[in-house]
Amino acid sequence: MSFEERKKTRVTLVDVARQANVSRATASLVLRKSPLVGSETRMRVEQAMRDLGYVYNIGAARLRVERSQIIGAIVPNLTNPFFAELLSGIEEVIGATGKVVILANSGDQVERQEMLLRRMREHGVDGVILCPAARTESALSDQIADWGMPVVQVLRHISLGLDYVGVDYAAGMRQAVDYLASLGHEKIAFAVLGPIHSAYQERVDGFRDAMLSRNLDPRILIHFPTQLGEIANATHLLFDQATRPTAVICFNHIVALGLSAGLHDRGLTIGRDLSLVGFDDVADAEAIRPKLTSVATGPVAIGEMAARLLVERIGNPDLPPRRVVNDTTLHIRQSCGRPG
Amino acid sequence: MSFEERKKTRVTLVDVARQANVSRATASLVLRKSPLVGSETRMRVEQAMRDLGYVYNIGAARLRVERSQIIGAIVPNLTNPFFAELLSGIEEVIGATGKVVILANSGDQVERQEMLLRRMREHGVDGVILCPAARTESALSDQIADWGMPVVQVLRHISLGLDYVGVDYAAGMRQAVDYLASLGHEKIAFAVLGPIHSAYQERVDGFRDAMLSRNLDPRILIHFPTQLGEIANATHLLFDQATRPTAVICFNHIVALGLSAGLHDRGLTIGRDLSLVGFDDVADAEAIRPKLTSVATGPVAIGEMAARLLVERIGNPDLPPRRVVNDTTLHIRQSCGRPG
DNA sequence: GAAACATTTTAGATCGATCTAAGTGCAGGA
DNA sequence: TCCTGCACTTAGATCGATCTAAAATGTTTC
Repeated sequence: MSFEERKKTRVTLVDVARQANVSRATASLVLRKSPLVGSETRMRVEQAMRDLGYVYNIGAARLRVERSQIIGAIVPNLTNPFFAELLSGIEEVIGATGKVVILANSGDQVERQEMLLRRMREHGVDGVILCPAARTESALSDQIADWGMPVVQVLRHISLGLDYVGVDYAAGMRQAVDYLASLGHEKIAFAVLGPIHSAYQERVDGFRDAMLSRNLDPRILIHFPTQLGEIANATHLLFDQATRPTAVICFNHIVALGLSAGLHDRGLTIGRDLSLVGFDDVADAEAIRPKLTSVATGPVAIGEMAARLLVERIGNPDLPPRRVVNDTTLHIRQSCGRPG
Repeated sequence: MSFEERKKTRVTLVDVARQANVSRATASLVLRKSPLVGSETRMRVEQAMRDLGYVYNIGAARLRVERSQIIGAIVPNLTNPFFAELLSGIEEVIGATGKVVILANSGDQVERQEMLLRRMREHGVDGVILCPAARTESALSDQIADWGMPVVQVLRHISLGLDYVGVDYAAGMRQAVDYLASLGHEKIAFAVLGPIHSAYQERVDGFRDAMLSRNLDPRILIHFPTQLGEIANATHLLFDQATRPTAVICFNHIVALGLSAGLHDRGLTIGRDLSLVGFDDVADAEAIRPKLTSVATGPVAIGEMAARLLVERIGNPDLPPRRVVNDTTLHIRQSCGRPG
């Protein structure tokens, strides 16, 4: 079929109306399941739609009503399974409401994020779920308000003026610290990585507070490279410290995986020579050996909740800003023991 | 700002035109960087756009020209990091062309896939990258041709009539078998999982052919559950066979991860007691210990290539169907040894 | 000075839906 | 018979861009 024919073949409401012997307006009412049309007419129109293979043109409708049925999702890193799970939750809930998700990857770069937001506005998205790139200025929130665009922040936040769905990172850190302390650990390190953003800060602050409240030294903060492969090779950083830790809390599952591998390479036994607590608890935690004791943050549920909030906000833009902060769960597995 | 005000505030080309003292048509020409407008006029219009905070309305434009600048991507499972990497490649290339990706998850269900395709047509996507759900009938390809919708199949194929970007699974299996055979293995099992589709079939056939061409018994095909957690518990299946294998090739990284864990649980040393070869080679392969020898299929590159083919096809729908079949690479690490 | 030409600009139709306001029958009541 | 009300149905304007064909303007040539 050539381009010309295809174009000619394209079925619109007018074609349906002609075929069913009604007006455009009536066909449109049938489309929207209005109770106004008579049942005989309705059936005739529906038959005509089937016969002609009519496909609704959301784009055309959007011009009239201000609903594109598209929402945007911007995440800093698609290849991280954590964000993939988040997306999965978003897609599921949004898909169930008949809307569609435009996906974009900011690469944690503010300028790219800016470009993506503009592109999404050009596409007339009904709203955006945004995990703000590191170093995003809180002024972005004012712009978003100017635009009148419904936005839900996930996992990281830049402003109290926008909805936020996240995790009680501080409580998660407390759970990890408390657990390790209960095993007798006193020299606990926090292995961090990546750029600084609210989720980073909350974890670091949570760690410090939890350590201080037990009179433990909260200063063993060790920065690792961001690439998984390089973390294992940087494991020595753990032992270059003034006080050598007996336990390590990991910033996320990537650090945990990397350290788990690196410790193995050094012939150390996790849980005996050094205790390890992970964060995020993606599938890997169950799959590596020893199984990783880990603070679960439930990315899928966060995605679902963010999507639900966004749908609500789109329906009612004047709602006051809400914050949903999920609890974490400590999954105790095999990677921790008493200090040697 | 209330809803009403916002609506009133919305800036259109007419507003820009009025502000710049030109006509709608001229403003439109500036927008599209036409060489027809004089430079003084162009500057005046651009200034007006900036002053008013004009945002292009792609949806409105789409009504006139048949280009939505949206493409769709349908994958069977979002939480699988393999598909997340695929998507990442797609998003990068598509994003670079100024288009946008609608993401959808078929859950490997044909009816859901059907619904998603319709939804994408309603949104007027310019094309779709489809990893067909298992049991998709090849008749779908005829429908797609009827619709005149550009489609690229990735990783799995249902029809020779559509573009396809995938992996030479058979060659990958041969690499794995040859490598294990070169170490002296003769009893090699293939640990599979999930529903049957072209990629499954090609791997199974490739395994059989590779085994047969070395006069080895190709019949040790073991089915595992699909959930990562359950695979480890089902490791015993490896030893319930008539002939106990000395090496196992894994269908994908999930099986590899599960078995790696399960073997560890049974006190077996991978590479000594049993050799393991993975498939897909996502980040985990480097991260588990022993490091997993694995056949790399390069999901990001596949996504990029699929996106490139789709863009080409959209530009030129009359191209004959193309197939791009990437080579695999065997990454030899630590999970294989000589048979005990 | 007018014709011929190139360069810019524009009015009006158009894409495919929705919305408003008005129109058509038809039954029942005065 | 005429009016009112009810149940449907519809013409025409509209959303915000693009496209076509023509008009306005400026420039050169004879």
